Amino acid sequence: MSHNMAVISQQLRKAGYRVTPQRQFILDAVCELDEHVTPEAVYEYVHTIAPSLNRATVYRALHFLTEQHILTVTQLPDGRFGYELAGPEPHHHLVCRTCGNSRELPHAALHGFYKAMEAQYDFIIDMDHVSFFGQCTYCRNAPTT
Amino acid sequence: MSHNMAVISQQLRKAGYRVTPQRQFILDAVCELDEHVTPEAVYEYVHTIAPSLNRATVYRALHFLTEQHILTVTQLPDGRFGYELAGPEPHHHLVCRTCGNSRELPHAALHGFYKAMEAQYDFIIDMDHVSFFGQCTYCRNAPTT
DNA sequence: ATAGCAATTGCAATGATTCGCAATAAGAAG
DNA sequence: CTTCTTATTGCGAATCATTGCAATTGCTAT
Repeated sequence: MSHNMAVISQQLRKAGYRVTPQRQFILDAVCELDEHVTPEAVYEYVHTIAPSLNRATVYRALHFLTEQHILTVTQLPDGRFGYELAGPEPHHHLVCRTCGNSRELPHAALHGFYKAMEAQYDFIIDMDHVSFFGQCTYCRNAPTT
Repeated sequence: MSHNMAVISQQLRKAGYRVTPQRQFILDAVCELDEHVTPEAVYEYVHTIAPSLNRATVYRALHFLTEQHILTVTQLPDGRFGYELAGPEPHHHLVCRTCGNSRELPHAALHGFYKAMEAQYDFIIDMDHVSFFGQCTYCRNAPTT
């Protein structure tokens, strides 16, 4: 949940990039908010703290931080992107369309499938953060209230 | 590749929906254009034939035809949606990020993984048209010209 | 502490997508 | 063929997302 700003700052500066207050606000927002944070949610959050921070900056920063492997993205079913802090272990998600709850999936769960695609089609899938949508056990068994 | 308009028309009318010229133009466009057709591509195509056809109508028709299982959607890596005619067999895709070529994957290829998620997490994935992105064999071995 | 380079931001314009609502027209029924 | 119901379209506006460019400001080196 927490991120070490000092380490991240070093990493960015070493690569010739800058650690701006905007980027810090945006990174904080992603950590503060839940998993799969949308750009719009980040914007609203930071906007209350730094009203002058522009929407375009949010989009660019999220994109940038993802390129630097500080965040990861996943595609939500409505076409938007969901960001979250990149941990040491790549993982995927099972997301319930009904309740929206999300469950983490270790990368190993997909490894067999990825390997099979490599063996059968010589195709190397590089998606390291996929969200699979469907129905969780609770919502499937819940009465249609 | 081809669609039977008569059958589809019947299906829609029986369900209380209408078969409008707009919807026919749009369906034709999806068939005419390649796999994973974007709304914008459809709009451009139909616009040359029916210039008065509105953009919003394209979006709504694609959405509608997908709900009626006449089309299927998949998410492209840039966040847009790619539509195509729904065949009798659900399938998935392996799409090369470099050359853009797409290879069909029978649903059976994912079946094992889906079943494993059901067994381990009691979670039923319902994605019937997923695109997995990565590198195809040609692009991986191609020289960096 | 200061200066200078270039990465980054803000702004405004543009494009993509969605929505509400009044006008239109598909299709059923007489 | 005419009428009637209401699904659907077109339009304008709202929202979401992206881009070019000039102004700003991190950060490095002096």
